Amino acid sequence: MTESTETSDVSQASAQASDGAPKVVQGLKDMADLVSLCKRRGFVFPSSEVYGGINACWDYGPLGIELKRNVKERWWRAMTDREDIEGIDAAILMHPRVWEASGHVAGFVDPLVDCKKCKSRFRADKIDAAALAAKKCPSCGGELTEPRQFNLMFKTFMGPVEEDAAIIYMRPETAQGIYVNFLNVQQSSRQKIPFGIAQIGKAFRNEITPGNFIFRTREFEQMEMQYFVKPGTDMEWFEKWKQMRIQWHLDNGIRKEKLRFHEHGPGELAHYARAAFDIEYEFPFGWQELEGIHNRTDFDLGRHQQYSGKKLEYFDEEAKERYVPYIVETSAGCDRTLLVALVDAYRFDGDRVWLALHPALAPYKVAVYPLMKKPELREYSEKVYASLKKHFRVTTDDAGSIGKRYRRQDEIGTPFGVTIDYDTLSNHTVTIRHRDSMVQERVSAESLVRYIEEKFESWGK
RNA sequence: GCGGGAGUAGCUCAGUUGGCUAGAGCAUCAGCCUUCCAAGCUGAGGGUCGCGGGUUCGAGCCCCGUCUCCCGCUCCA
Repeated sequence: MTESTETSDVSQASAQASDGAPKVVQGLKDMADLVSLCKRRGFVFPSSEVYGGINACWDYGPLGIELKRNVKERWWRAMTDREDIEGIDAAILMHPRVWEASGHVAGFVDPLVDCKKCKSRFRADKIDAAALAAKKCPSCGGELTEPRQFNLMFKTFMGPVEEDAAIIYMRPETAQGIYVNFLNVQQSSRQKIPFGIAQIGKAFRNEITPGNFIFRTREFEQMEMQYFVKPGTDMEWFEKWKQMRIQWHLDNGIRKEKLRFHEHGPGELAHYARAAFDIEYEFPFGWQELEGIHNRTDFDLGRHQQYSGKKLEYFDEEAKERYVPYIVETSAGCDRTLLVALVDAYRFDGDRVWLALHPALAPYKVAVYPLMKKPELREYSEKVYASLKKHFRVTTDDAGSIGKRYRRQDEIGTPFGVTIDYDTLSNHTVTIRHRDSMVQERVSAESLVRYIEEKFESWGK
């Protein structure tokens, strides 16, 4: 795999702007640029667009779903390739009592009042009763609206009859499906504590303010792993999972300086948590939560014991003791992880737009092109395409100039381009072009698979 | 939900005091050219001007309603 003089000259020339000045590579500044790219290239479309769209609902297109599957696959393997973690896929619809036990029925329904004058909004149960009765705004004295119920859970009906008794909820988090299956999984898989249960699935929340593209939507997908531990070892596991989870995001190729931990202070801690850290990413719209790592103690299993009347204890054979395990939760947003991958990968040098996606996440790993639309080049290109396809997700394109085809693949994050030219026909070598550097190398066609695999293995190192 | 802004081709937009068959660039497709980094040539497809109603001889433009999006609040297990 020698680098030819001709091609390296070309790549160096194109690394400079037309005035000869070196190009400055910028990241994503405005989300609108990413939204536009996603729609144009088929990552994400507005839901029901022919009807004018529906607020904060999005559909994944041909490339988006590949990216999403790659995110999920990577997460799933990181979790379930371990001996101590099992997977499940619980139903979205659960027994209504689950949400009473979890606290969502009480905590997710907030009576809210608005001030008609200063537009402030208050929780009716958090302001002074006399002020509420007099409908006086606590901040400006203006008139308050009637209290309105904001239920953050989606309701629907179980069975054909729409009556109150048939109301059930779409799950607002996937975690409860794991908790109520704790003993089923533990007994059927013969796991011993400590062990975890992993799940990827949809959850639904009637957010008052969704937005920022796919960052906050009412229907979203979570990737959650609940790790069951012996009380007293919980903080130790909490620290371990904190580190493992941030490392996972780094391994996705996310820039280190864009990730940080945010610790929940005493006032921020949810009712169930003893300790909580968020992994945050610096989006163009600020630092925002990407994943939560929580020490949920025995709150959840304790509550399900209480509400169901069933023991949810674990018997430790060695210590001959019985206890309700503590839970260390890692709860990542799948759509958010995908969004971070796109945001973090976005590059613009004043001329060229490309997604510097990690190869494991890129929808296509390689694109194969005949240099021109000549039958003999096409024929060879199809052979290379077919051989690479056995190993990678690969695409091909013969429309337009070669430069234009490189740009198309740059914009969807394809790490490598392989070009078949006339030299290929005589000496069976091809050029392989690197997405991020635009550097080209000449390699033998038969060594391509090995070459690409080696590059992927050493990616980012 | 409140305040502000905006909806014309896939994208970015133009469209005069209401007046010819609603345009441009980019993108897409077909063909040509081209042996390695977009923006070359020829041609094509693509719009009920967000939707509904009204005024008018005539509405992309004026009026009313409605929907959606963006920004800022409120909220966020």
